Amino acid sequence: MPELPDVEGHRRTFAEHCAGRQVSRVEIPDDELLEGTSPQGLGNALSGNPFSEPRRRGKWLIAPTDGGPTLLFHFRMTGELVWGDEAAEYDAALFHFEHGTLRYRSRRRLGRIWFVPTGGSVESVTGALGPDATEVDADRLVELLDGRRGGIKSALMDQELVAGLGNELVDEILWRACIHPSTAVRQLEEQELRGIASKMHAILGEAIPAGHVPSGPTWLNGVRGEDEPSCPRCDARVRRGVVAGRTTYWCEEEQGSGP
DNA sequence: GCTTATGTTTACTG
DNA sequence: ACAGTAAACATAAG
Repeated sequence: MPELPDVEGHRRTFAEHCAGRQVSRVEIPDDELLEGTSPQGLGNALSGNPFSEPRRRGKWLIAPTDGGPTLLFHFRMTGELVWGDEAAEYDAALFHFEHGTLRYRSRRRLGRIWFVPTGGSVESVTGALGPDATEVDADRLVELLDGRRGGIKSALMDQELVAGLGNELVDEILWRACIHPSTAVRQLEEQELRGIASKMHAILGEAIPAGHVPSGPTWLNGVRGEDEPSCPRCDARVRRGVVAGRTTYWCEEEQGSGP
C-alpha cells in the first residue's frame, strides 16, 4: 500500500490522534523494527516530550517531538499505521496514549522506525531525496529530467529525482499520459514531459484524499492483478511485463509496444 | 513446490 | 558518475 498517498493517509492519522499528545507507554513486540535505539531507549526519550505536528516527505513520515527526538517511519511494502484497540498479529510497535493506541503494523516486517536524537539529522537517515511529487510542476519536472539517461519509469521511480512515486502511481501516470514506460527520457518531447506532470498532479489530487491509489473503473490500477486485463479507456489488451525491475502494466494500443 | 506482491538496499555490470 | 539488472530482506496468498 505505501506510496505517497498512503503515507499521507498515515500522516493524517498521526496528526489527528497523536500531535500535541504525550505517549504514556511504548510497546515493541518486534524489536527488529527499531533502528537507532532500543525499546527502552525509545520509551525514555518519548516520556516528557509530546509529539508535535507530523510531516511527510516522499514515502517518509517524520514525527518530531516538542524539543525532543524525532521519529521517522518508513512503511516499505506492507507497513501501516492504525488507530484503535483492535490488535493484530503483525503489530510491531504500539504507542499508548491516555485516549487510545497507535499501532504500527507490518505484515512482511520490512518497514522500520528510526530514532533521531534531539538535534540529529533527519537527512542522514532518509538519504538524499528529490522534491516531493506534490511540489513538482511541469517546469520543475522538465528541469529534473534534463540530461537524464534511461527510461521514464525508472526515472520517476527514483526517489532521489522525485520523492513519493511508486510502482502503481508511475504506471497510472504513464497510462494517462499515453507514454510507454520503457521510453527513453531523452526521446520525450517537452510537451510530453509537461503532460506527465499534469497527469501526476491530477492523479495525486484524487489519490491523496483517498489515502491510496484508487482502483475504480477509470483507473488502470483497477485491472492490476487480473488474468486478462483490458484498458479501462479503450478496451484494448493491457500488457504486463517487467520494466525498471517491477511488474508493469500498460495499454498496448495507447502506449505502444515500447522501444 | 512454484510465483507473485504497493519498497529499498546492495552488489555487480555496462 | 550514471543506469540497469538481480538478489536479498520477510511473509502470505494463490
